[in-house]
Amino acid sequence: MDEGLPLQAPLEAENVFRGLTDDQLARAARSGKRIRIPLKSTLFRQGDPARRCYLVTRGRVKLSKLSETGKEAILRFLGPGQMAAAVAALTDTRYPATAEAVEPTEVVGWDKRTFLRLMHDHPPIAFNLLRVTLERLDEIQQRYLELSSEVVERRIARTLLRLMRHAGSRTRSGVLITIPLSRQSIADYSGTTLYTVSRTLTAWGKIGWVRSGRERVTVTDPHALVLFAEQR
Amino acid sequence: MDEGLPLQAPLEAENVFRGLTDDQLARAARSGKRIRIPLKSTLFRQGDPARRCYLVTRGRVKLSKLSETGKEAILRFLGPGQMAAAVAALTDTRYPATAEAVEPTEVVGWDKRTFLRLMHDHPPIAFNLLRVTLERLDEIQQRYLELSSEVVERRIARTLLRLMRHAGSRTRSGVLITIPLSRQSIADYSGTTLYTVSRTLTAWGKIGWVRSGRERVTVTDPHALVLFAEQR
DNA sequence: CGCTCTATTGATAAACCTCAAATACAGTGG
DNA sequence: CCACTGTATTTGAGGTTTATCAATAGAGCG
Repeated sequence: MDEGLPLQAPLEAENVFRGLTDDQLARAARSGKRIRIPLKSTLFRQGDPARRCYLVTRGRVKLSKLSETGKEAILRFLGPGQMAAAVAALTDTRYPATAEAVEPTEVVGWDKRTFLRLMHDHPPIAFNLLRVTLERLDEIQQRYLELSSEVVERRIARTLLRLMRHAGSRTRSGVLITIPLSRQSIADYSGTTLYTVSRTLTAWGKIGWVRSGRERVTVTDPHALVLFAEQR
Repeated sequence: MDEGLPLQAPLEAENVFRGLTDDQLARAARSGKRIRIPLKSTLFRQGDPARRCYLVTRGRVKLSKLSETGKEAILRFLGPGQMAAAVAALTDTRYPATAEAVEPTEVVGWDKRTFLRLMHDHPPIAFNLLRVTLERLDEIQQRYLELSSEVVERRIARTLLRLMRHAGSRTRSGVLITIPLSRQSIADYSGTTLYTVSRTLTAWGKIGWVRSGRERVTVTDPHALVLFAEQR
């Protein structure tokens, strides 16, 4: 199967360790604990005491929040270079979300004390982390606005475009989203149901905007999808 | 009219300058520019180049995001001690939201260079700001989940409870929300329409949960509202 | 080849928005 | 003090969107 070429730089923008020398970086990495997360198991669970924060080094995790009624909202997917649960280092709290591996994943985990020392010794880390957090804050605020103001098909379009930019891979037939992505996942990301997603993807398949299969979506006409998502 | 006693501590938790001596704090304040914002005018507008970040010192501003179709989503209200547009100090960007005074307001504004120096000279500022940003991130993520999973009346209940905690004042008859709050504002905060808010408040008025008038809401039975908001 | 998980599709219903019109309220100036 | 004006609010009727439920089909795996 043609997996194509990665579309985006390896998430440089979210690199919290930018500004450190290779030596400092290596030492920082050694100060944490290397952990392997098998497919579909959780790195941490919403509500558990937050003891560690993590940096994803390989693979990909799904960060999501669950309601008491069992509904799931996907906040984002995190790939290599991205941090999770930074809040664990700053406050004495519980994990506000759940992180589950959607690919075989490797992370480095630091306990509160260690990561605080790291930030203390290397001020760029704190600044980078602040910048990344502000970016994520704005992104979810934007999605919050969309959820309250856009109709469902538009939200699905924006979801596919986001995932495409985040984890897209150019192939012969379009841009493949390289995350195992069920209709349910797309629904949890877009704030709708799997039925609506299914109907929508079927319709878009017919007009050639996407090709979709079991847990796979390829955006075959990104331009059309952008126009549809942005139209007033 | 009985304005009652403020319900919450003056937003200590969000104080970005915690950990500085009075002297350091006074100097930090002097390094910024004191600005007066009249009622209903904007501190900054979504899309404008982000040159300054601000600390609210008096009054209250509404932070909101606008869609191209004219819909408004209220992100939060900011009172004394709370920062706005910190992103201006960290990245070269445009304001991601609009801040409008809902009371006569005073702020201190710092340009990028000055605030960066401030953070550099006083590491606690960066840490506090990071903590505050992470808290806000989780709050909006929680609201994002609610918007995608809760029915509208429950969201309205949660909105009133949030505003009550944030800007509530205990009075003879209940907890008055001390922000001028139209049905439209409540709708923009809850992700619904003013009509639905109006009907809901009328119903809750009849069963004694709230008392509402022109741009005023008093929660007369907080306990009932909590039960309603949290029930499974 | 059967089992399990995922996806499709149709029918139905519920939730909520939209529009229109009437009413209440607060402030202003005579 | 009162009429006037501009908002804010209420309320009803009707329609749209989207969720829900049920049943079937398809894909991948051992």
